[in-house]
Amino acid sequence: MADEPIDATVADDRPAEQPAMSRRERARAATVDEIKNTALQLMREQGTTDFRFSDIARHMGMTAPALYRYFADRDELLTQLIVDAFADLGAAVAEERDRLPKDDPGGRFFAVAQAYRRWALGESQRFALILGMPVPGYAAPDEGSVTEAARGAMIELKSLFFDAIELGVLREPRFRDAPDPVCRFTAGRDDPMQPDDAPALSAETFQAMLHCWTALHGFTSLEAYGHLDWLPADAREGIFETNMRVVADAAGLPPPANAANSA
Amino acid sequence: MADEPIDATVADDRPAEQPAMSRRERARAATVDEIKNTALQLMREQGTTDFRFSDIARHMGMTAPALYRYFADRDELLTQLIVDAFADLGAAVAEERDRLPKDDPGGRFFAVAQAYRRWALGESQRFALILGMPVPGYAAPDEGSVTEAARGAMIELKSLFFDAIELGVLREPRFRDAPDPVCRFTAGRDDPMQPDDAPALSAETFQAMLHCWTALHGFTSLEAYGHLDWLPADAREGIFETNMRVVADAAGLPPPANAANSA
DNA sequence: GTGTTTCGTTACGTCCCATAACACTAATGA
DNA sequence: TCATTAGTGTTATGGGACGTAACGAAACAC
Repeated sequence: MADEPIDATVADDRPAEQPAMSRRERARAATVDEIKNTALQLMREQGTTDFRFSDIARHMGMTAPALYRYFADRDELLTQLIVDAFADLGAAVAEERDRLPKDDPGGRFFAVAQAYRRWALGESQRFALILGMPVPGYAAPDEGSVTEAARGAMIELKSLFFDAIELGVLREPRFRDAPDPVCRFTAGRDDPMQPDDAPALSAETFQAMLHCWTALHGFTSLEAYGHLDWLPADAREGIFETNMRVVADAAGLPPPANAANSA
Repeated sequence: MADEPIDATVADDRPAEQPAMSRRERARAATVDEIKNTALQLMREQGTTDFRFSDIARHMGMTAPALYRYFADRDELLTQLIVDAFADLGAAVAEERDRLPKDDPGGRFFAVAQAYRRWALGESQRFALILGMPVPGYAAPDEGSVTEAARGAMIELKSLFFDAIELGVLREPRFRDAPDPVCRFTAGRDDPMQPDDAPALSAETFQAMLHCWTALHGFTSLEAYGHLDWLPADAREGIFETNMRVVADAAGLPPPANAANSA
């Protein structure tokens, strides 16, 4: 039922990064995209992070073994989906964030939080894929690319704090006597929170930032997985926003510039 | 299917609640427990929420079809494991909470938070089972029992707030102008946060409580799923505690009575 | 003792993953 | 132009897993 572009979720705007692409290469890339999109569609339809190779093939009007021309096995496709999902989440967050000026870190955090939540709710399977428990039979084979993708997504939140610091608008966070996590910003470590251009960040601010993310993630993941279904949907929206406002306040972020912030 | 009590939730310490239990019934109950424990063991060993019926049988020196004498299918076993996990988490939290006096809600919340985290880290698969994304092919068949179990676990955190209110030690939370979630405490609704003896709870306090849980859950789940592995383990501990202190403060809970609270 | 219930087995059907062997298409090169 | 070759698909096959059916053995009831 979907032998058309379908969604093109990931393959949205990639104009012509590889102008030298033979006919075959283009066809192959298109098939790869179709496989990924079909997998995503099936995941959405069935509401799980699982998918059957044979289902994908059936959906595409192919036989299952043909898919092995494109992916060595199920795990390789899964890895690709994970990398794409990180990139997608990061892009979604960054886009919303950048709609507000740099000197409004409060508003920007709010935008980031809402984008994070919106993405998670709209793509709960992909959200679970990247930030939930590792999928059943899967053990990240290409450790590097996944880590790199995760790092890219997390940087979007981080840069917001760096901007705020440079602008001097970051209040002292409420994190009194916060213990200094040893690795806070020891350069060179390839952890996802590690920027290459890390300015000084106090232990308190580092924790405040982490607090923002974990609190944001906690509400979002519970909601995305249906564990807050007992709250009416419209109430959830308001509760989330209030939560984020409290978190931002604790982190020392100034309130959003323009009060009208409910997209 | 469920033609017997089966239950035997965790079957740890159940002295003799059913003295009238024939030899066969006892043997059956023991087998059921062994199946469940084997499933848990396999989940732990493989680090996933998935398990193969045939693996369990193999592990027990049986053949797979024999298991169908005890569980109608994989889902029924899964449901049991979920119900058990809720009960277990609730019990673990309640036990730690009750080690501190009722008039120390700050300390109690801290204890609850630590118990929640400890349980999640030690039983990450079961944690994912109950509070992560629904398992692949699973759709809660026995909606009632699962909801009931979830409700029981959540009440442990809630009761702490009610105690604090009754004692009058709950400061005004930092949740200014919090929108009132319609269902906040409209009695009768069978939502998990719904107590039968619900006293009045301001919208702000309700949100504060929810904030405590979601923030706690956010950090915990990220850590349990390995998404905070880039932080040194000992640092995580401290960061968590600081986080929880900030959250408790925002919620209006008083600080813990005795400062020595790092078990 | 016989008859019944319970528990386990083997045999089977179906579905999925993954590989192997084979067939068709299209780009390539003399 | 036409044979070569890589690329892409197919059917055939093996190995597992879920779940059912039919059957045997042991425990229980009388």
